[in-house]
Amino acid sequence: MEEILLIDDDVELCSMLADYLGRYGFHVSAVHRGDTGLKEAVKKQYALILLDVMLPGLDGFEVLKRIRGASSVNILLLTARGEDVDRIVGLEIGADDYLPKPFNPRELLARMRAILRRSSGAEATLEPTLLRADGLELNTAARTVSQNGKRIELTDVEFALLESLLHSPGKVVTREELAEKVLGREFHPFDRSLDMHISRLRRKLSGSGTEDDLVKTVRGTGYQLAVHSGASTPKD
Amino acid sequence: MEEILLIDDDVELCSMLADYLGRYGFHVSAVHRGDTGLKEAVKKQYALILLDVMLPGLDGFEVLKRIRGASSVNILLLTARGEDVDRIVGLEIGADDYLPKPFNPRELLARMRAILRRSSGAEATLEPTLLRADGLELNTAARTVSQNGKRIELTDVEFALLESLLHSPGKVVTREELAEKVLGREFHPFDRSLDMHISRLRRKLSGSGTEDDLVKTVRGTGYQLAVHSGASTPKD
DNA sequence: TCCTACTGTGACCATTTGTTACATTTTGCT
DNA sequence: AGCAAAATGTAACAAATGGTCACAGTAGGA
Repeated sequence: MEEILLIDDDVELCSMLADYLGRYGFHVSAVHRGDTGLKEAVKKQYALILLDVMLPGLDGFEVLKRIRGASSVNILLLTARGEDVDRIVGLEIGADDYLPKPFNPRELLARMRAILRRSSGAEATLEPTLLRADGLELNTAARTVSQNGKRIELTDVEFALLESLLHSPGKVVTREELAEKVLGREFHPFDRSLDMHISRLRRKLSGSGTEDDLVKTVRGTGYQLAVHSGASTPKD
Repeated sequence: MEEILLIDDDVELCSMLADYLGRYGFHVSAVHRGDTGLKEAVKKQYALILLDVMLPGLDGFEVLKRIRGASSVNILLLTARGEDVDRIVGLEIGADDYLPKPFNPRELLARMRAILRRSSGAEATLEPTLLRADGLELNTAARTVSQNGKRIELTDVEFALLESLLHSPGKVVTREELAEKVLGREFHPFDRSLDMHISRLRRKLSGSGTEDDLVKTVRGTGYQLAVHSGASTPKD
C-alpha cells in the first residue's frame, strides 16, 4: 500500500480523495495546514505528496521549497483555480507535476501513477550498496568508508582493495585476483605494489597492532579480511 | 534542417533570430502579420512556430486559437509585455511554452529544443524531467538546477556534465563517456578541459570541502556523483 | 566598437601510485 | 637449532594523475 500525504485545507475534498484513492490501493494521510504538512512530509517517508498551493499556516510554495531542501520525495502540486502562474513557478521550484483545480480524480490518479512509475524506475539505480563486516562499512554509492562509525579517508586503490576484501569477508582473496580487480593488470611475482597498498590500508584502519589486524596475510596465497563478529552480509 | 515559422512584426528581431537560429541548424521563415502568419502556419508543416502576441492584422491569441483548431503543431509564444496574464491565457489556449520578451536567444534556443525533444519523443506534456540525488535537483525542461532548494546557475557545459553524472547517481562515469556526451568529442589523455569543468562545477556546488564532495574523483577512471541519502536506505 | 561570460590550454602544485631497496618474517633444509 | 632462500612489510623516492590558477581565444550582447 503506497503512502500518500495530502496537504489541502479543503476538508471535504480531502476525505473525498482519501476515499477515492483508497479504492486504488493508496493510503492517504491528510493534513490541512502548510506548517503541519511540512512537518509530516519530512517526518515520514511518503511515496508521493499532494500539495495544494493555497494553504493556511504556510504557503504551498514555501512548503514545497522547504521539503525540497530536505528530501527528494515526489510532489504533485494542486493549483487553485486556473492560476497558471502557479504552475510555472511550481515546476521551476521542483514539483514533479501539477494539476489545476478543479480536476478530475481520474486524471489525478493517472498523473500520480505516472510519477510513481518514473521514480520507481529511477530508484533502481539507487541500490543501497553497502558492504559491512566487523565494524567496517563501505558505501560504494557514496564512496565512503567508516569504521565503528568513524569516517576513514582512503585513496582510490585502497578503496578498491578494501571493497574486494569486503566482498567476501573471511575468505581468502588471492593476489592474482586482487591485482586484476584493484590494479587492473595481471599479477607479476615481483610486483610489490599490492603489498604497498595493503600496508597503507592497514595503517589507516585502526586495530593494526599485529594481532587483531583486520587484514590478515595468507602467506603464499593472498589476503583475507578477518571477521570477529558473526554479523556479516552473505552475498554469495 | 528544421523548419521554423516566426510570426513577429519586429522585422529587425526577425532577421536577428533567423540569423542566430540559422547557425544552430534551423531554417526560419518570418512573417510580420497575424493573418498571413496563420495562413502560412496551416499551409506548411513546420517543426515549430514562434508566435508573438502583439501583432497587426490578427491578434496573437487569435492566431494561436485558430492554428490549434487546425493543427497540433508546436507553438512557442513570445509575450511582448512581461504581463503574466499573457502567459496564463497563452498556455490555456494551448501553447507549448512561452517566453517573455525581452529574452535571451540562448534561452529561446534551449526552450525550442526542449519542445522539439518532447514532441519527437513519446510524451507531449509539459511535465518536467527531473533528475535528483542527494539534495540536488536538475530540471531538464526548465534547464535549472537547485541544491537543497537553492537555485544554482550553471553554464551549458557544467549543466551537461551534471546531467550526465546525475543520470546514474552513485555510479562511476568514465572520462571517455563524459568527453563524448559533454564536450562532443573524443577523449584525449592530455585534454584537461574536463578537469577544469569538474573543478568549476564543484566550486558552484556547496559542500566542496574535499570530504563529502558531491563529485568524487575515481582516479584513472572518471567521476561519480556521491549518493549519501539513498531514498531507499532508512537507517532505522 | 567594447564588454562580458564561457571555454580551452599551459603551467604549476598536491596527492596518489608504482618501484627500488632493504628489513623482517617465515619456511625448508641439514 | 642454525642457516639460507623465499615471501612479505615498509621507507624512500620517482612517476603519474588530477586540481586549479592564470591567461588566451571566442562568441554574444550592449
